Order: sequence, then structure tokens, then C-alpha cells
Amino acid sequence: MKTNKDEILNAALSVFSEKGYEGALLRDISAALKITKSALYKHYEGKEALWNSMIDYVEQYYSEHIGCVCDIPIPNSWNEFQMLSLKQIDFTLHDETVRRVRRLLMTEQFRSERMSDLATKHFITDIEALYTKIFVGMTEKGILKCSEPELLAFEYTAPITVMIHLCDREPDKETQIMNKIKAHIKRFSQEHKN
Amino acid sequence: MKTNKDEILNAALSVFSEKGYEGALLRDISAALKITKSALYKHYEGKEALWNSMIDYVEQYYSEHIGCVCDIPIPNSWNEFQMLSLKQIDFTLHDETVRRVRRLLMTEQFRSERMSDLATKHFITDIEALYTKIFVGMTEKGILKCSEPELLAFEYTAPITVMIHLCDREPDKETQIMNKIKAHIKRFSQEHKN
DNA sequence: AATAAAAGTAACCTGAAGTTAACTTTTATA
DNA sequence: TATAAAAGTTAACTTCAGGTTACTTTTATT
Repeated sequence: MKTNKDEILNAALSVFSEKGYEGALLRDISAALKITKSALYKHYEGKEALWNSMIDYVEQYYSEHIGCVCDIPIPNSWNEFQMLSLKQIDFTLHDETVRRVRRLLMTEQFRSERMSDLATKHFITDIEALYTKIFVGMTEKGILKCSEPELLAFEYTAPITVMIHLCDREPDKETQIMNKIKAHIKRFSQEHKN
Repeated sequence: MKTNKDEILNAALSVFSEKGYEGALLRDISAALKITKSALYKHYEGKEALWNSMIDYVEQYYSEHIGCVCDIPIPNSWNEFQMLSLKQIDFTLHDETVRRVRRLLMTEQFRSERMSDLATKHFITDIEALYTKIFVGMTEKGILKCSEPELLAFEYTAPITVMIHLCDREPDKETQIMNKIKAHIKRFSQEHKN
């Protein structure tokens, strides 16, 4: 039975995110695919090559599911803004692949330069850019008055990011964490609405 | 030459934080101490035991150098507040042991329950508790008016935390990062001063 | 200074993980 | 359908890290 390339990369992502690069065994990955570890060598030259291909895969998934939100609609009200934010948070928190990627970024950011770059992009740059764009748009629509949209985006998104990382560590506290996020969003909205 | 216990734990912290638990070799640790790996077994039963002792050491260091700031003086002005914050950030960013601990918390948080607990405590709970206390104190002194000091502490500290993590990844960008932190502190101060 | 405990060394053992080779089965296409 | 390429299997190999043992050196104490 021909093993699909995406299946392999998915299994690799699963195991690497669970155990880290050093802790992940080719045996674990092949077992998840119900093939022997030798069979993996028919597809990839070795562990390192598989790792690199997995990063390519991750980057592609990311750009298709998160990067593409650049053409997101600018909210027309603060209520729409809140809905939009919560929807994104919900996706980020529950999409299995995104969760695995985040875990990987956390644990491997210091051992792989590509991971380090991706971490900064994923955790900071892209989200801030997105919300900067949203805040500029909302300002143009007269919903928001702000002179420094970048700073605002930074201060809005960072607390949410911290809570998402917390939720990755302690998923059973999701309800409390979401309440904290909602309190932040509410407070932020009330402060800037007008 | 008798090897001191603190020397061993320091070397362990150095190597574990650099390579992670799986990637760290007893050989590396013993080499850093200029002894053979066999000699390590005179002090610790094995890798796992050394790891656990290192966490004890880390917890102790943390409570002595960061936990103890519970009896920090409440600032009497917004200028004092800014000075205090910047001083803490400077310490956190440059103390070698604290940096290593942070790296360890990042990379091992999903593989060790003690690390996970420490990460939440270190990155969130303790800092928020500290600033909640500061904001309550400042409110009592009439410098600040706030009804939800916990929420305020969360929103104040989270952006700083995110920037510290960024600085760990990309130390050469420290200047820009510090500017961003300062902009945040300034904006925060101006918004709440009164 | 004698001597026992603590600290260190070198050599070896063991198991495990990445990798390779030889061979078989499946898949696809001329 | 013949046949070659792709995918898979088993088993061996290589390397290397954690751990053990037997022995030596250092340190400290009476």
C-alpha cells in the first residue's frame, strides 16, 4: 500500500511535536504509518531530511491557513471585531496541526534557525501585521481613533498570545483562560470604542 | 580536586539549557567540569537524578532572585514605576542563569510536569501577582485609579513577556525590542496616570 | 603521619537508534 | 500481461550514550 507523502509528514509532525527532534524515533514515526522504519528510507534520506521536509510542510500549512488571513475583512463594528478575534483564537486553539506546530516552535526554536524564524513570524510578526491592518482599517471607518496602530496591535495581541501558550501547557484550564482573554478583549474594546 | 555541588548543577544547567534533556550528554557536562563522566556518578545516580537536582537548584535560584521581589517597594510616582520595571527587565534579560532557566522552561515544558508548572509560575503567575500588588499599592497612594488590578497587571506584563521571549531568540535585536518595550511602558503610563 | 572516606580515572558492557543491504511484494505502465 | 520502478520487509551493521566495575588519587580527620 503506497504511503502518501502527506501521511508521512503528518506522522513526522505528530511525533516530532510530541517528543522533540532528539526524542523522536524513526521507529515511532514509521509505527504511526504502520510500516517499518526501513521503509522510511525509501522516501527520505534520513531523520534530518525528514525533519527538513516536515518544516517545509509546516510552512506551507501555515501560509495556507494563517498567512492567508491577510485578505481578512475589516470589521464594521466593535462587536464584529470581537467576533473575528474570538473566531481566530478558537481556530488557533483547536486546530490539531496548528497546535502541533506551536509546540514544535516552542521546543525547537533554539536548536533550529528555521524554527526560530518561524517562531518569531508565527508568534509575533504576522499577528501584529494583521491587527495593525485591522486597526488602520477601523480607524479609516471611524470606529477607532488611534495614532499608533502598530503599538496598539502589539498591546492587543501579546496578552492573547501569552494565554494561548498557557492553554497549550494546561488545556484543562481552557475555560478560565478564555474568560481572561474575553475580559481583555472587552476591556480593550471599551477603552477604544468611539 | 573536589568538585562543588553548585559547580555541577551549574554545568548541568548550562548543558541542559543549551541542548535540552535528550540532547544533553553526560560527557558534555563532565567535560565542562573537567572530570570524566564516571566521576559524575559519585555525585548523582544518573542523568535523571542530575536533572531533578538541577530543577531543585533552579527553583531555589528563582525564589532567591525573583520570588523574593514580593517585598518590593511600591513606587511613589509613574517615573519610579518605569524605573522599577526597566530595572527588572534588565536583570531578567541579562542574568545568565535566569536566561538559561527561561530557555529550559521553553524547550522542556511539555516533557516535564515540574517544568510546565515552573513555566506557568515564572512566565505568568508570579509576575502578574507582583504587578497586581504594585497596582493596588499605587491605587492606594492615589497615583493610579483602577478597578481591576489583576486585569491591568495581565495587560501590562504580557507584552513585556512576549518581547523577552523574542529577545531570547534574537539577542542581536535587543535595542529595537527594548524600544518597543519602552513605548509600551510609556503609553501605559500616560494612559493611566492621574 | 596513618588511614578511611570521598573523588577521580580507565576500560568495559549493554541497549538502542540511525543507517544499510539483500530480498520480496505491490503498483503502474508499455 | 510482462516487466520495471516504487514501496515494503527482515536482518544485520555501526555508532554512541548511559551505566558499571575495579582500581588509583586526593582530602580530611584522628
